[in-house]
Amino acid sequence: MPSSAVPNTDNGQRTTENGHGPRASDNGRRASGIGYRVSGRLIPSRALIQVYNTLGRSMQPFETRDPGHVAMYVCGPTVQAAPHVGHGRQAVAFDVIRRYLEWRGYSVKYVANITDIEDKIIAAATELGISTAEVAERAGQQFLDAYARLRVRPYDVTAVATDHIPEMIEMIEQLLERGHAYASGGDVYFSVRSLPTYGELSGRIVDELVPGSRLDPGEHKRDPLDFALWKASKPNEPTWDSPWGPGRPGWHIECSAMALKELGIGFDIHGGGLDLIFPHHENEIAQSEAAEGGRPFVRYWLHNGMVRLKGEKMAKSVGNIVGLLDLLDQYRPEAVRLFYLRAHYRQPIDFAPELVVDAEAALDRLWAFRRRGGRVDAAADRAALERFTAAMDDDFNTAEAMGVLFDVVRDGNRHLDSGEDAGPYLAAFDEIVGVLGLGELDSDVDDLLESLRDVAARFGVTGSDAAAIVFELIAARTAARGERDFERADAIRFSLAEAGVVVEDGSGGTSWHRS
RNA sequence: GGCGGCGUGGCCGAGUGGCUUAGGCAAGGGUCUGCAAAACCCUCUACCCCGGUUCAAUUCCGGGCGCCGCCUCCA
Repeated sequence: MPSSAVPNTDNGQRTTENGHGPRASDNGRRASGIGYRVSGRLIPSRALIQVYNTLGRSMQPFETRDPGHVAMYVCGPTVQAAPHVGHGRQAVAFDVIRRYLEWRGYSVKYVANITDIEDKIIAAATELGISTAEVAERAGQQFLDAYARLRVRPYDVTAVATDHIPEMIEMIEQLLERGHAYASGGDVYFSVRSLPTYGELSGRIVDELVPGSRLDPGEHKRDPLDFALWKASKPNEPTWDSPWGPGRPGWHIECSAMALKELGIGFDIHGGGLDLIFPHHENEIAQSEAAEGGRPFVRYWLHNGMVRLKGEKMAKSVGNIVGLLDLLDQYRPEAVRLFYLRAHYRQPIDFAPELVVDAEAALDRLWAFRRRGGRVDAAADRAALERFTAAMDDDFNTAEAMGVLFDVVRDGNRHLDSGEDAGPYLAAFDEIVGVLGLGELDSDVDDLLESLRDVAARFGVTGSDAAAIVFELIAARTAARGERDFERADAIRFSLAEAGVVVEDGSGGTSWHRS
């Protein structure tokens, strides 16, 4: 079987040792672009990645706050219902960006949130007659399962909103102190007009915002443009104590509080869907910069395009949702992933089942080539990697990168047909496919489900299938390592080993394979 | 109304002032094969409309038409 021949291409390799990596230097000066890889070795490079920054609406050279390190935060879902195809696109888009940055030699801290308290969740809980925590738990689990199946690597930090109420309260207090917020009738509001720079990200001009459209009955705003930082709780709603009485946080504050806590002011990348630019991200900037005395919140804002259905944005409110888990049941998850990656992340993509069928055929071509190849220890074809790097350096153009990949496949197949050495092409293939997350896995672990369930129970982790459990356990272990709780981290490692799964840490993150 | 984006061959989808074809799927031809399948190779169909700039525009500029997103919750 191909399993032994195909390396686990999700497996990153060490980069920061042997003089390569972030501290690599060129005549004593730092190579600001870090580097690109040839057969696992990092070749220092001065070339900078170019990214499209929504803030400024232009392509800009990517220079990090801390040399060699990327701090990124991506707006995750509000866990009110099961994920749809659009959620998967976002997760995959930023997963590839993260993988590519690591491949280029950066160390990346990737934080994503789960918002588990919000109006819609409360509404869903009321409707279903269960608690908001149960709604969030149920939906959150579905998101994690779907993402795992899409080969989205576990985040370094999964920030849960309700675990950060004190941080949010503290931030609101800061905003009150600085005169950017006011308490009113048990609510606290952010005063939009107190911040002259408001509107910078979305291109809105305060005086041209349609007033009234942001005013709900029962609110106590001084200005319709203001937005809630804290809402007094109504009967039968979950509440937390605060200096302003029992209540719950507004929608935007959790992202600001958690991003600042985990990454600090002025971090590198903030990602999310295009539809979050206004008001969510605009408000995040306002709150954060106002609380931090005007220091810039984020260096680069990256926004992915929407998934559409018959030309119309897929959204719950439109009622044209295709469930992500259903899709993943019907087609190979890697094909869905390929479907996403065929278009540039900022473009809208239309969803249609035929397109996923297409993607499956394309995936077959990739995997068939790799199976022909067998084990390889050649150096990767340099020209192919340079083309790949150029494509990805251009605002993470996965569509073009995919073109390079298929060219590699054709060249490799030609060599295999004629009996020539295809090693360099196979090696390049492995390299590229590792970044895109499209390699054929060398094993599955479904038969280990029983023992994995035991391990999962021991560490308070859940998951619908074996792969999801492994994903969760590794996420839990990564979290434990982050807290320097190595006893727990090692316990997870040993338990997984007993169950038949070997965990390996690399600079590209943690990977695993069967023992 | 304000802000932003898009319009590429049968379908999906990159890209570019002329140089060598993006790429994938589909289709046609071929190789291989006991047959079939699989796999591989080869080939084919472009740049919404109208002006302008230019030796040369799908690519730049202007106008038009069409489509989409945000301005309220939304990945």
